[in-house]
Amino acid sequence: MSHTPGVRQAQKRKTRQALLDAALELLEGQSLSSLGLREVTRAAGVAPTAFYRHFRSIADLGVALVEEALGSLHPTIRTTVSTTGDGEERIARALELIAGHVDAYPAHVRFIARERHGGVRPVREAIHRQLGLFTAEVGEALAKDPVSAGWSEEDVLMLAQLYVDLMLGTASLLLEAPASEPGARERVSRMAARQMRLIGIGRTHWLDRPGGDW
Amino acid sequence: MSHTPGVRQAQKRKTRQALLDAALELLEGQSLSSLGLREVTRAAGVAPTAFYRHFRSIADLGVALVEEALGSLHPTIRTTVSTTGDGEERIARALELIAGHVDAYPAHVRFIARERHGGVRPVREAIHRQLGLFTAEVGEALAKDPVSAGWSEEDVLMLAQLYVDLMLGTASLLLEAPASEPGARERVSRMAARQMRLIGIGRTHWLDRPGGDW
DNA sequence: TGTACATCAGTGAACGCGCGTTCACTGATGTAC
DNA sequence: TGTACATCAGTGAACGCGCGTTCACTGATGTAC
Repeated sequence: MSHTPGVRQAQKRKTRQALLDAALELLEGQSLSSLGLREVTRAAGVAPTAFYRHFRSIADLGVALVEEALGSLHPTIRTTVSTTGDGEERIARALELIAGHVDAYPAHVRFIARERHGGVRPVREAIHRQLGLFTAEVGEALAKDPVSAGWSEEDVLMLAQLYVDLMLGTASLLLEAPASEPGARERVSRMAARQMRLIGIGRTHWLDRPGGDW
Repeated sequence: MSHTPGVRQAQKRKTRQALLDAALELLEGQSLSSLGLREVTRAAGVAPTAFYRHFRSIADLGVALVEEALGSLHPTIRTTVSTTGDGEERIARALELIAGHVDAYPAHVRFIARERHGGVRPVREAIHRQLGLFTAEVGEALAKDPVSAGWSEEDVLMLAQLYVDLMLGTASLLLEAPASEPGARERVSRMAARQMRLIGIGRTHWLDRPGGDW
């Protein structure tokens, strides 16, 4: 084994991941700005000083968590939003995507919802950057629909932002839906589906406006 | 003076308010879950132990801040949303209300946006309770419009929720709009106005749907 | 009005504790020859 | 393949510090008569 290069590097990655995982778990019950370095290293099973081999600070670790939580989501979003189908099908697919993601990565979702407006600036900024990318990607996909003919770029982006906010809000509500009451999740999904429907209706009639040049 | 009853009570209220004010200011740069009791009393100019005469814990103080930030807003919301006028007028009035509130109480707005998904459960729950009341109030007002004839109560509430979320999101974006770039606020307002317009359009066509009984 | 007692908001000392950061170290992994 | 040296991820002791909470207290305010 000792002749295989990269053993040291692999071990380092493993420790780094252990720190990220431990932090994410601890963050289910608190905010990043109250998370302690010693708390994280204790949960990860390493000495406090090992932390500094991987991150400058807790805020730095938070930014890494943002990349982990959102960075890999771009392809998923792109394919989900750009595949064709009528409005109802697309709504159903988007909601399945969200529900599936919440089930698969509940801690990541909670982290993003919490720190989006949280007390640690660099983390907040990293989240906004990623959400901005999502908005642009959703906008690109929306622009390709025939319904979007004649839309200004600004209007497409405002619609995309509406969808992105709705998706994140829905994910957060699904997360809070108590497991004790199984109907809660369905209620949230049905509500979100209606909101998407209403937005879709507004979209198809956006250019019907009377006389307007505002 | 010593014969006037209530001096002690008035002084107590004053100290309590000093604690709330100090906490709110400290919360501009951090989350409630990292706010320290000694930090608050130091900023308020009282001994750490005085804190316990007013609140059981920082979480308890946080719940009081929620009441302060949102409790007094109900009449404002009711009158703003229920006065008549065409769609554009109402959108403009709602946006003025939001911008004015953000200017007058920036720290309150930031606190609510931050702790809505924050790490302190009782505070999160208090915020959700208040936002639920707002949704119900907005829904009541919307139900009175002629456009709402034939709408189910559930549909009215989903629309109200859309508006409430949009208002809070807009308030939060206005807060973050850098004072250095004066166009930023206008851009946020114009975007929010468009989103409200699109939702309004969806609203007027909500019952047009083809064949549907979903 | 005056007096004697009760209440209670705010104080200050003390406690044990966990924090972030520093430092010199160890020993497995990597590299040069 | 074997040897000698370099690298560097993780360690463990030590530091000074601010934290939340307890306790007995003080003295102004309130109340009863």
